Amino acid sequence: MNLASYKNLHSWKITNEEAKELQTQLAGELKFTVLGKLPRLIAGADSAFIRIAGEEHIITVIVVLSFPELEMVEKKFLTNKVTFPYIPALLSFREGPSFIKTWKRLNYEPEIVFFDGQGIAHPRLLGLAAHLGLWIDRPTIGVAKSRLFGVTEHTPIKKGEWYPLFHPEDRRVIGATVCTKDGAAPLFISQGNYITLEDSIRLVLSCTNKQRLPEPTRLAHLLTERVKKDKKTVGTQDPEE
DNA sequence: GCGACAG
DNA sequence: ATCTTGTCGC
Ligand SMILES: [Mg+2]
Repeated sequence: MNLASYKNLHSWKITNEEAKELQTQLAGELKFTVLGKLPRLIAGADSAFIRIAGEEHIITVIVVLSFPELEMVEKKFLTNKVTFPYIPALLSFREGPSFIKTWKRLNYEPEIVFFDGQGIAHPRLLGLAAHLGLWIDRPTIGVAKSRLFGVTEHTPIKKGEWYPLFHPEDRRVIGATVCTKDGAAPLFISQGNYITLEDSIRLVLSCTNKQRLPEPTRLAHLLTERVKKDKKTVGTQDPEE
């Protein structure tokens, strides 16, 4: 059984201040390279939270889809104890540990991963997708449902339409607001590691059907809710095929 | 000090 | 993110 590879870059057991310093340091390692060739496998990751015997747990799901068919070829989920609270701009320290544990169990090696959160559209340019992109050492894209950081000057209304998201200080482009469904609230897309913003937007739109969320992230989220539901009713059982 | 604030 | 019935639209 082949397992997905990754780099153990640092400990996750650190203080808020250490986490912030680490983000600034790690952001300098990011590479924004043009995608060589189109991927054959794209993964999507998301997490849900649940209380078990009074303790907060995190359920992480990673789905692997074929591209451009977008058919699910693998799904993996794991439940772990929560080790970090939710603090805006420190999300990767809450969801990162569980993602890596789940990633370790993957049989396929997705060439690109979509995350439910920001890429570099972050105060220190290291959102969830950017941070984990360094760990798994491959292209990652931040697919956020709302804004954390950055300013926009327009709101896209028609599917496929998009506008840049600017850094409030230096005005550099750190992402984009992208309309993935007519009339629906736009998504905030930003590059993670080893990818450009343009390629990120192109891929997200290529993975989007009739719903607002692209399939990788949408399916991961749906599975996350199903695993949680089964966990609460059946106890500790896994969802059926 | 005040408001903003991914999931 | 989570809690949580009904309701509107495709
Ligand atoms: Mg999420």
